[in-house]
Amino acid sequence: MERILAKDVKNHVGEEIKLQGWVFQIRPVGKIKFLILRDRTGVVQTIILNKEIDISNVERESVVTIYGKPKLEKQAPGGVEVEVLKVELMEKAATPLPFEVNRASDLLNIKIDTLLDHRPFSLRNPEISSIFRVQAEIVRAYAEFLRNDGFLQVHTSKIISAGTEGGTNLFPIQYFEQTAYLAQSPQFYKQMLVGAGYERIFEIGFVYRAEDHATSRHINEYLSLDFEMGFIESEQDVINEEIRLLKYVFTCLKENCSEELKLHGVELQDIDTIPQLKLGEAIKVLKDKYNKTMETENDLDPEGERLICEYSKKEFNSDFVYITYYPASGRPFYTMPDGTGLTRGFDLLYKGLEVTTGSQRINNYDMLVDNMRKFGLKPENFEFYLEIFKYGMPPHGGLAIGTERLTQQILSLKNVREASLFPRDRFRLTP
RNA sequence: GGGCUCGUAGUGUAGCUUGGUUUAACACGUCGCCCUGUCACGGCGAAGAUCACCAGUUCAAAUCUGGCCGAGCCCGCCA
Repeated sequence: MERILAKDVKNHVGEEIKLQGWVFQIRPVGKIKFLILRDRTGVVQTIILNKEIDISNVERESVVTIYGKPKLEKQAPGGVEVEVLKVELMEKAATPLPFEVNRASDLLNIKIDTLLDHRPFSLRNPEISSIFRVQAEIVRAYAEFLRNDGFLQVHTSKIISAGTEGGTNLFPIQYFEQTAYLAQSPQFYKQMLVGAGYERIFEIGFVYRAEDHATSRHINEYLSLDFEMGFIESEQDVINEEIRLLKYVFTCLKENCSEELKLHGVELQDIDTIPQLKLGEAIKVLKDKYNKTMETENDLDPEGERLICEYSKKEFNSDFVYITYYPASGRPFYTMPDGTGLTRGFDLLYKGLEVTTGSQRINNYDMLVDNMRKFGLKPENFEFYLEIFKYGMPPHGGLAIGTERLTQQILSLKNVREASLFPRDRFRLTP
């Protein structure tokens, strides 16, 4: 007998069907019992009227097969329920459960650490599992948009000989007789592949940051959405590409994840255009409007980012805001200078958090080598990267989006680790 | 690397300031009984905690002190 999924039960009213899944909830009411069954498509209410049917050995979260007849019933959630004919216990769940996984999150009331300690179990909670359905859709839409726009998807090595931004923040690994490092970014490879002639490439891959911090917005391994494009006029081409990309991602989310967004109480704002502020302007806004003085002219601090987003929301009705024209001293060596000490680098802030960094890159070999030296790097260590620049590198630029951060901000999650299936943070290596 | 905070039944919290009527309380969950329309079901009852760990102060420590382990958040830095 073919298995019917929870979401399809309504199409089988009057038939005898087989359901399989986990017992989400059992509610005995006198002589009858309601058993809520969950499978990958959602939950369905079943009702046990026949008192011959014994489910006393069935625990919540046990795996069961239920034979029954769907019927229309206006008192049932969704207007349909399944009258149970037979229950087969396939695998019994131990008791007590680690926590009450069937609650809505405001009632679940659980610390992030407990949730992560029992990660596969916690994912049985519909609200928690929906985070990763949303994330999957973000990544899918990202790839689809770029593919349709002439970008080639590539996969580059995460084992590298040297960092893109100097030696700090890298995890060393033993690679036979050499020391290698986990890649903190696919930056060099992206650029090399633009120069290789693909012109437009994107990559979806984990990157690694050995940063010794413990905050709600940092993890040490995150999924980076990178793209790089050749033959641009300026960083504005990269920004425009991202705006169109984000519009597409949001459209897809609304179309394909409406249930998931509703579960999180999220109403996605339509993206029209995204305002831009030069870093200098942003710092001035902080001073004039919020009486906040930045200690450095290089970047905004987290409070500054939150305030600028507040400002952007008030002034431009946008959850997003680009910060542009960062000083060269605060950006990586490959960032294109604008000739006045500033660069063609930018960040994208979303609801108070940095989710993207990008720039136009330096495409002239001599300029790049020169800049490398200025940053205290030895060009001879980067021959593998620099070679293609000798043989004709077009003007190009690109960016990287932090997938977990974007997911976190879209769903207004408190901690970025909620948006990672198996997060690696300062202390956590398991599960 | 710097700073702040927290470890109490399976889960989430109260109690700690001012040590002693606390037999460590409450909610959810678990177990038992009752209930034919629940949907955070309801009612009655029960079990479940060497108060993270180690040492000290004291007649007496969940409570005070020191150490140790673990965790959360903020800053620097970053997506």
